[in-house]
Amino acid sequence: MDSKGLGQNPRMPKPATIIDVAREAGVSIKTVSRVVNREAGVHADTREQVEQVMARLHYRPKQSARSLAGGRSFLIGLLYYDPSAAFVGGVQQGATLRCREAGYHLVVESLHNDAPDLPMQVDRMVSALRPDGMILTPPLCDNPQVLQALRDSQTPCVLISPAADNPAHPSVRMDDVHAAEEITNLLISLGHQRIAIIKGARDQVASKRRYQGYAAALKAHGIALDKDLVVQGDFTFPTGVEAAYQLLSRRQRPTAVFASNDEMALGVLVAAQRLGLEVPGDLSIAGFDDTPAAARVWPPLTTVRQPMDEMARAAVDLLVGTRASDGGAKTAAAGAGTQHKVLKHELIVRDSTAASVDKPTRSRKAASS
Amino acid sequence: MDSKGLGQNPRMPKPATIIDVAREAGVSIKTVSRVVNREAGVHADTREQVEQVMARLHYRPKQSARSLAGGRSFLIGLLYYDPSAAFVGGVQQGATLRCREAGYHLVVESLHNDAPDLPMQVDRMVSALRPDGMILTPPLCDNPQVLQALRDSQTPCVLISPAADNPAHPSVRMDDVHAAEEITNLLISLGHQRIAIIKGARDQVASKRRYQGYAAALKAHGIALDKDLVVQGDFTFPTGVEAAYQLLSRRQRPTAVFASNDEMALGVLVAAQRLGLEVPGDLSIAGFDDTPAAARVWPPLTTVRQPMDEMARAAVDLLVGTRASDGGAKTAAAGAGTQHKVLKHELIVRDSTAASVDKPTRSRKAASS
DNA sequence: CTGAAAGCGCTTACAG
DNA sequence: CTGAAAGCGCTTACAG
Repeated sequence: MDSKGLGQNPRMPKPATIIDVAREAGVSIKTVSRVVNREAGVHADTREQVEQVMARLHYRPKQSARSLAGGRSFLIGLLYYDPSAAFVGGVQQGATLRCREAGYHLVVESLHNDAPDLPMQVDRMVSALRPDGMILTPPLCDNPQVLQALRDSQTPCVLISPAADNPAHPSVRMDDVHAAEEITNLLISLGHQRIAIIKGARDQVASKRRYQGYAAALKAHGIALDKDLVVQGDFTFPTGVEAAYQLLSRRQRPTAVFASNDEMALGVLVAAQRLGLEVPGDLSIAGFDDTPAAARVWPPLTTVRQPMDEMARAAVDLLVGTRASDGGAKTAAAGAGTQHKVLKHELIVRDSTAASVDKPTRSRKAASS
Repeated sequence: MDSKGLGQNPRMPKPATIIDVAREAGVSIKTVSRVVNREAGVHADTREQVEQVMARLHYRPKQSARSLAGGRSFLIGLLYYDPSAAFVGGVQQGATLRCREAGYHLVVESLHNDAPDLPMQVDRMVSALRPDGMILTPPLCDNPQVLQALRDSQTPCVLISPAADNPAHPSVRMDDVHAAEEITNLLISLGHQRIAIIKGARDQVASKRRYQGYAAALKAHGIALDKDLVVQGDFTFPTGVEAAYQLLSRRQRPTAVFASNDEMALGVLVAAQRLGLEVPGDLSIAGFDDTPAAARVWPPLTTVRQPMDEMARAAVDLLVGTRASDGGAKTAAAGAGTQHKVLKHELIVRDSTAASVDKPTRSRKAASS
């Protein structure tokens, strides 16, 4: 009836379907479906039996069929802009791992934040694929056009490190302000008074937030903000070097530098060493990100570990949980209130920071304050 | 008949299906299908008419349905291991762009090259998703278990920069040996005789190939290979610094250093400057990769641009072309012979390399050779 | 605890 | 150049 022969065994065996499993196990396809989906209400023996047959036939439910019939694609989309960013890499890493655990798959799409046809690009992706959810990273997560396109298609999405909490979408982020404050506090507690900061790229909110934390810490300790100790960078190594030269050639050079990320901190380290300054003896340096290199340079860098991995995992959970009917699980985008998770960062103190000796420099005279 | 009412306009309109389009356009769904798939043999007027209706109803064919009925998923998988590698980032970038152009989507999966259940992880991905093809990057593209799992599932795949051409799979790569040879030749042609090399990570074939090219160039010019000028690195910045200190403290220090990648080259630059050496005056430095930083440091680095983007695009084309019936397109994995593409790299000469002056150093005496 | 039926939205042969 | 039918492999209500 439904097959040409029986026990047919061609050269290249077709993958087993749910019907094959049902026939072999002597049950209905519905029961097989229940086993596959781990639904309750299947007799233990039946379940066992079905599972054995599934294993023997090497049965793998076909996503496209599940998707068409069930209305979920088991696909999560990740939209990103800066392909070189270590941040996106970390997020992607966490997301693929969590997706695997949850039986989902991650579809990535690189978009230009300023492309004229951005909305169309987003629409084409979601309308065709119908992913069960989307993860957006900066700066896309703050792009109104992108968010609108996603809303139009009714695709749930979660924002990672958005510029501001968006009432319409759940988000996951760390507390940049607080982290920067902590690291500045650390420097202050080490006796530093002339603490410089190298700011990150102008268009990224993280830059602003870290600067805020820096300023807040100074203020809290009654240290005046010295404009000469604030230099603009753009998160790249070369700007770190440049900024450092600028800072270290001041009459009164800083005794500590807080670089808004590790890459720039490395630049400072390099510049300092070239100028013959000891780190941390003559200059303390702190970074942000805890990149692999931060732990490997000499001296190893004091920095802040961003929980990119955990943020990505939380994002996936928020998305997957939205649809799942797992009992009392909190619905992510429930009307009651959209979730905005703030994950814990970690201050990592290594050897690039030490107590300020503030010894006399070649400039005018010893520090007076 | 097939709908509850007519012209029904609920709050949240369901996406239009092929049936809606067919009805509105007054044609059969088969004709709509033909238009969607750009098949020939549709009257221009009919096509026009259908296209208008599709646009008006904002019709988007549903992938899962296309996939189930047609047997192609419009999904390409990218398997990678090292999430931090700029290489993977570049490949992914090129792949997503090409996929978008071709109407495909990229599903990524991060795997541990030494995970005990690697084959199962691969199998779970391909058996469920049934991607139309897979792209493998090093070191996964050289992992026999991964390749076997893929073969078992009959998923076409293309290898990017494999250790050796695999007769079973098409591949795409650049010529590392030749590129390294060229860059070494450049240094030789500038008059350098004591050219050091900092090798890359031991377990990567690229390290071996670049060293080969270096050795070949020396040999071709009758320059003896000096073991003292060969230092092991691992592609990271810190090992570049370390290797440089080692090299530059030799009695007869090299006048040029070829670092097997830019990150290490930056390390050399930093170390050299710290030791008070002028670059390129006292020391020429060459890298490999053409990372963004390479162009931005001072002096900007002479290096080699790897065509990661093009390799990824070629890989996608190979995969998509395999199934496509686009006229005389060459089938990728045709029995006749598997394609192994070698893409052109580009030697990028900047200011970190210059003619060797080979002036007397503080060591014993001036160079004698 | 288990199953028979209908249907998800397309594409594939086949006809004409 | 166009269409009617069957079917891809599952899940969703609904029954029992």
